Amino acid sequence: MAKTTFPDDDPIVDQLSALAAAPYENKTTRSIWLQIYDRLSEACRIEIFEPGARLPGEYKLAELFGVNRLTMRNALTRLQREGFLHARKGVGIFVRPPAKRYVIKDNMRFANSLVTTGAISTQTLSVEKRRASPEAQKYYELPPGAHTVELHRIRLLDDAPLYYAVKEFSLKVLPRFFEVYGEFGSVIKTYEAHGITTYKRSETRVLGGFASRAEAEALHLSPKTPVIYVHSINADPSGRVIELNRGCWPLTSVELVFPSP
Amino acid sequence: MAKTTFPDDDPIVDQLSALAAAPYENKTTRSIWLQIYDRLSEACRIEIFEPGARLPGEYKLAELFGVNRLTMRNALTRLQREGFLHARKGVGIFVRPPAKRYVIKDNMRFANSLVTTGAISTQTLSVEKRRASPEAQKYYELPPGAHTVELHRIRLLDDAPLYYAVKEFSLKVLPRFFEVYGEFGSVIKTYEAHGITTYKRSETRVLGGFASRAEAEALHLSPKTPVIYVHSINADPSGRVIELNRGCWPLTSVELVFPSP
DNA sequence: CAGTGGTCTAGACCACATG
DNA sequence: ATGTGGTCTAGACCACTGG
Repeated sequence: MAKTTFPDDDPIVDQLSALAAAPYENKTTRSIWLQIYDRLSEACRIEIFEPGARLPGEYKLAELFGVNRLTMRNALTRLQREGFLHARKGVGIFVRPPAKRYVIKDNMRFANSLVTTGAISTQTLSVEKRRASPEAQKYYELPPGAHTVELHRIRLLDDAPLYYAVKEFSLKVLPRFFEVYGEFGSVIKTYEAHGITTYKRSETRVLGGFASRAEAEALHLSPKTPVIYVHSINADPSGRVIELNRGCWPLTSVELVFPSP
Repeated sequence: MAKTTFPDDDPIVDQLSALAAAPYENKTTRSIWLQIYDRLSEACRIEIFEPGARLPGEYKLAELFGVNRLTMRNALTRLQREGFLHARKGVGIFVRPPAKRYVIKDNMRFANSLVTTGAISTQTLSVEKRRASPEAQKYYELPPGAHTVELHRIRLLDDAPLYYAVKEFSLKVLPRFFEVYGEFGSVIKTYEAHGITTYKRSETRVLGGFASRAEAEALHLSPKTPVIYVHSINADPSGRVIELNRGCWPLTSVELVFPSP
């Protein structure tokens, strides 16, 4: 049996059959696809499905729920948009971990500011020398055409991607970046190697948007899913900018807390 | 001619015809509905359509763009989700003001913190005595079953709704609320009438979600459109909580700036 | 009442990922 | 080669809104 073929005896089929068993309410009060959405989103929320589990294909699902494939797709589309499911073309539909809302205090250290009990890990996607972004030119006071180091990382909570960030560093500030980060994989350690032991958040900007292809891929979301962006700037005690950060969260997975002193 | 009937000679039909005139690219590189989305979103962005203008119905639009109604709907759905259009059942499809990104500094006074040149106005939707929310019970230290004043307002920029807020006040803090707010319609003036001349922001929380029916209606958005919520707490100089605020922005209409001192 | 957007069906073809 | 999700069509019925 091919790996991508869905097994007929997968236990998830029984669970879905159970969800589909109840008759639909009068569809004038709530449309069929919304009723299907209700049942599946609730099932995801209370973790009836194992996070990461694969669902049967759209044809099979439509058959199980006794509707046309397009009606089924309507429900599936919203379930994706709200982060419950993630469909991959040519592969299948997968259950995303339920979108708990994680509270982030605006500290600088991710691990310290995330209020949770799970296991946090980091994955570096790429570290590259690149032409500086307009923002970097401005804050690092670079001439046009200058270069910076761009670092792409994701943060995982219990192995599920939760946060995608692009950081931009100046080689004038951190000349030994590649050497140190390459060895330790830690930004903090890289700061320390350059004599920066303390630093501060100088500005945070929060805005909403729709995930780019890269962001969606990294976070296991469907492209164009709504997300929250957090742009932040760190500076050393003298006020010199040392880090530009552009983070991306699934819309409903984070609650940012900004206490006032 | 009935008001809801779309006039055939509306100049917008010509504009749409012009947009539809160019042949579609190979649909394998970008699907037809996305190409239609591209053209219409760009037209909205550069304000080819007057904000508030009504578009022809879906059947007419599909005909103009030479596609099936469902293909057209696909484009229209995304245009709504991203805040370009707003469809009202039984009424029509309307152009929303282009979603400029307004920069909000975390000051307390809306008008001061909004960085723009437009005319800001306020509309009070309701002022009611209500059973206190759990949050209000906590922050105002109220006994279960106590009441608060709930104030629903929208903020308009050049007559377009931009921000919907629910404020909750304690009558123990502001006993003359109805009297003073009723006369002046100003929260600041109500504070002053109670001897509160200065106050501070004690906490701000930012999170994402999907607009409720009420929020969508107030902001002229389609229900379940992604939005950004800002929960904030104001306190007087002694630290006593005087205002709970829950604001709602269209996802892409705001950029919140939190400077660090 | 007529026109609108919202839902639903049946059927078809396509590009993609995997084995 | 196969099954997957993504797109597209033609046609139908419905509920809501406004005049």
